[in-house]
Amino acid sequence: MRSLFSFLRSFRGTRRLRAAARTDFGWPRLRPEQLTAMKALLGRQDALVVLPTGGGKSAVYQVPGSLLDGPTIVISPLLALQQDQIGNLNDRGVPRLRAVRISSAETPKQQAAALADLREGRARFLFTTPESLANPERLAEIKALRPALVAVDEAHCISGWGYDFRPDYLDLGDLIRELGRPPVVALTATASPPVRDDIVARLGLRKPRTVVSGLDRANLLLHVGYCSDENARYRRLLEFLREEEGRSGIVYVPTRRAAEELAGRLKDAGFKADFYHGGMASGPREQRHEEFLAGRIPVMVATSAFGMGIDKPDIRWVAHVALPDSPDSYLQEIGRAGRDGEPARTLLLWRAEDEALQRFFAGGAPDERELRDLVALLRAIEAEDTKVAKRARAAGVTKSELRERSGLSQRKLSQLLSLLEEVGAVRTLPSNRLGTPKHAPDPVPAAQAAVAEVARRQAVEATRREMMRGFAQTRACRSQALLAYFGEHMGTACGHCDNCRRAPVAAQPAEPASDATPFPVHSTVQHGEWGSGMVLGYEGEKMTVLFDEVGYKTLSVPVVRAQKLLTVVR
DNA sequence: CGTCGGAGGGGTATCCCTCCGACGGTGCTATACT
Repeated sequence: MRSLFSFLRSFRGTRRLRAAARTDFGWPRLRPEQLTAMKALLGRQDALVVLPTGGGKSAVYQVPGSLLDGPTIVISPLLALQQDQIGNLNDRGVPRLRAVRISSAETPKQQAAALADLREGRARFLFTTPESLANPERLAEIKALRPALVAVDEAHCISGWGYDFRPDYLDLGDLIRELGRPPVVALTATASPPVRDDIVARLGLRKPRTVVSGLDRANLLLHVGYCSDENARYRRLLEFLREEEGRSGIVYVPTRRAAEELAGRLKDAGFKADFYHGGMASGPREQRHEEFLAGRIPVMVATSAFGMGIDKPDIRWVAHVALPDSPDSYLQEIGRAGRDGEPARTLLLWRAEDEALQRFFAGGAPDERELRDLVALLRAIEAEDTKVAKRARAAGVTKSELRERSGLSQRKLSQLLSLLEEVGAVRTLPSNRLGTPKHAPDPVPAAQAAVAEVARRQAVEATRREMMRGFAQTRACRSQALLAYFGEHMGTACGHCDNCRRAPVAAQPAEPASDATPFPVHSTVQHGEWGSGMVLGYEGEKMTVLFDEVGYKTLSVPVVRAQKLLTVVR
């Protein structure tokens, strides 16, 4: 009876979603993975959605958002990206589905008008940034709208940027809770298992409906070339660009200077090339972006700043002239090619030296004394408060008081506090105040634990770099290697990478013999030194395991077998 | 941690080698000043 009831409800949900997609958005059909996530949201369940760029991610929050009783808050990292998304929604011409924005780009007057439009039903989607939401007054205003859904777009930024670059990303979970905790959907184009775990933990998703699809892109031809020096790398790039002349693509470089220099060299060599990086003024930046979209700059030499929000379906190739920091970044970047489904080529030209720069970007250890002093300062202020006036003010200490008395910058302070919160030395109280939890460690052990936590995270980071190099070095199917990293098992060799093309696909066994795979993919195993981990996949005689504490490891199956290195947990 | 460019020493090559320091990605926001 009960299952019949839930079946009927789900059926009705499906019908409503399909009808809204058709009439309001003009989409004749929804893909199964979109529908699965939408149904969860309509039923007030959280969702984690990993769909490739152009896979209809926005629809996942737009359609349920149009049906729910209250506005949808869309948290998105870049103002330029928001602009496009708002434009897409408003161009549909359905007045009650209008989208508005609150950010530093709006005047106070415009912000007030946006709030009024949402309150009075003239708009239904509110775009904002984590930084904006972190402003307590703004949070209160948005809370008063009684939002029905929160969508976190490009959710991989939480783990990519949160820890050292945009710390407000780390507070999103708390901020959403303060909003009254409506259902939350996190959306991204790529996320490996540790990144997914991070998103779920940081946003505080509750039993999210997880949808992952389409990581293997059959129309992408994957090529990798090792280069012994910079000259060799440049020559091979030229060769590739000559073959692709006239078609649009992106050359990813590791630094701003490299972007400018390489673009100059390519121009001199007769290519219609230009550069793009985060150090440019916003005007020329937008202009370059536009010119690339229009096909007037077919060769864009860019840092990782050129990426999110590039809505161009006919990018025919993507080249890398350095190893990216992780397979996550790599897949994201090559994923921008061939979105129209037509064939596209990717080329990774790498040197062993490339890793050094990524190691540098990964940063060093935090200052243990700074951490210790901050904990001590927080305790001291709390003690003063209780002495002076027992119940005179709200519980907890504000960030601005800590900032003034510690002399730390806002970014640094947020970083350290978030770290201390992770190790249980600090707690966020209502209205963004800070306090000391019961049973909190003393300043010295708290600082030590925080330093250890950073070391652990950096160790995992290091294994991601190793996996990136492993991908570059493998002689087996590249798609299998890449997908194994993302925890996706690919039964047969892809047939669209250089290694598959070199060795006839038929010569490789479709499925490794069972004695070559002693532990099932996705099973949990235990290692004497590295603790527990999950088997991600097999590739020839090697297996990849993601350990909880030490990150990704590649092991030799015969050695594992002979020395009994792993035992099955479940 | 590697690359690059400049400085300085060796030793006398229309310059080579070594050492040293600087540099290196991603973007929001608030606020003062034209």
